[in-house]
Amino acid sequence: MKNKFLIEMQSRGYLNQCTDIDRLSEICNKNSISAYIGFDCTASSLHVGSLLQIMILKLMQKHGHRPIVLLGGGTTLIGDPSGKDSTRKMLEQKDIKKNIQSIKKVFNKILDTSNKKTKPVFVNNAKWLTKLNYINFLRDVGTHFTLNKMLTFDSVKLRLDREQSLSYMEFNYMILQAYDFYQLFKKNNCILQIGGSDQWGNIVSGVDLIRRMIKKESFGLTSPLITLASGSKMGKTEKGAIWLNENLLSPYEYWQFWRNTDDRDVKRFFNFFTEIDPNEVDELFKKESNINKLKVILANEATKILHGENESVKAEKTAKETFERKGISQNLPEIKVLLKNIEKGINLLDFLSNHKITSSKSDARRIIASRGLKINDVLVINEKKELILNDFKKKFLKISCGKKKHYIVKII
RNA sequence: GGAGGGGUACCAAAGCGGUCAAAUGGGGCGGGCUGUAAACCCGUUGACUUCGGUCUUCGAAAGUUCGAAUCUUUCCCCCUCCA
Repeated sequence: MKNKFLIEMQSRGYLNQCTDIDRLSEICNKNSISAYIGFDCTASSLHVGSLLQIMILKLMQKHGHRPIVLLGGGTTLIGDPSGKDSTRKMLEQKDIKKNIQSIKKVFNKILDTSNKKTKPVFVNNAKWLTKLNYINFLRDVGTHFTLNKMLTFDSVKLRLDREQSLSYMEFNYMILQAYDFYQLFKKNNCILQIGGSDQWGNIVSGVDLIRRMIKKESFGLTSPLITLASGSKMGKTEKGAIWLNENLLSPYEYWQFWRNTDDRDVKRFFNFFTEIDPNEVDELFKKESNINKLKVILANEATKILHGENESVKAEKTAKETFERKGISQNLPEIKVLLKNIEKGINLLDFLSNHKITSSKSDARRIIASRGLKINDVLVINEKKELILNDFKKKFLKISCGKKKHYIVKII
């Protein structure tokens, strides 16, 4: 393997498996290639679980290749059974369309859209999948798949082994994904499909299909599934998903996510989620032994990629003010209240549950009882407290629930 | 289509007429220790509450009973084996 792009893939830890790395390397050395990754459109935003894939697309651009982003409007109608315990709820086309619009924004933020050669191409497989004729499809494509093989795929096998049902609809997912690759190969000259390691089976099916249908060579490559030191999956934390879209998770909260990385994951994350050269990462870790300083750098770099330098700087400043100086930073998640309501007095329990700071009034009671709630860093003892004008300092008030969740309440 | 097993809180899983808002584990949340880490320890984990209680929950509906997650009937769903 001599290709720069693939070497960097390797050294960053993006590389798990490839159908033929040497041959792919050869091709990448000669030409600029197009590769695609498919993304799920079941929600209006992707979360950090998909970030590694996006970073791979970004890396492709760096090395002069063109990424194709498949936002699977068609396959989302079916639902990928890989890694799922049960069938997902079915989405309607109009919701999927909305999701695609929303998800696209993130790609346009992270990827380079200015270079014509490597500008990402967005495709939606609904375009071809929804037009398929069932009988023709079975005859042209279905003949190339054997049940014997399909049943050996992990996505299928795991479901069956765990005695969970797998519908015929979902069973077809891998065929459709293989067909996507075939379409992109023909129309966009896309010779490589990349995906998470759970996609290996689906990807290989595509490579096989292309060879069988038109006797052409194509490649598949997977990235490792990132598990955290704590053993859980990347992205869906206990607290809820770490969304990439700003309207679902603010840059400050995103920054906090990275700042709170487990010690054991920090170095890997530098290679995965920043653009710092792996050698420089090594240097950095030699020079800086304070893990917390490294975490701040990680948070800055990762936030920069998604939200830009400005937001990243702002987030760091906010964190400093809040955690180091115990101050009231203006950039904390903000809750607005009307002056006239404050003059009347707002019941604290209602306030906490209404603004989703706590999940219910009972929850708020519990937190107060267990000494977890502070207003302007003063412990709240009385659960019957009302928020009044005197609690505010110049129209602002900081409310802290636990040690990490801080909000700023502003009078308008 | 036939036979059997099953559906319990966020998840897994006990309970199988009252003492059940429901054991236990995981997860979550709060506290302690610390470094906004990990590990560990403590508390908590349906809602509302004037803190006395009140209301809603064990697939759905109807019933038996003073009383049902627990018994009966019907229905829905899932799994295994056979065809």
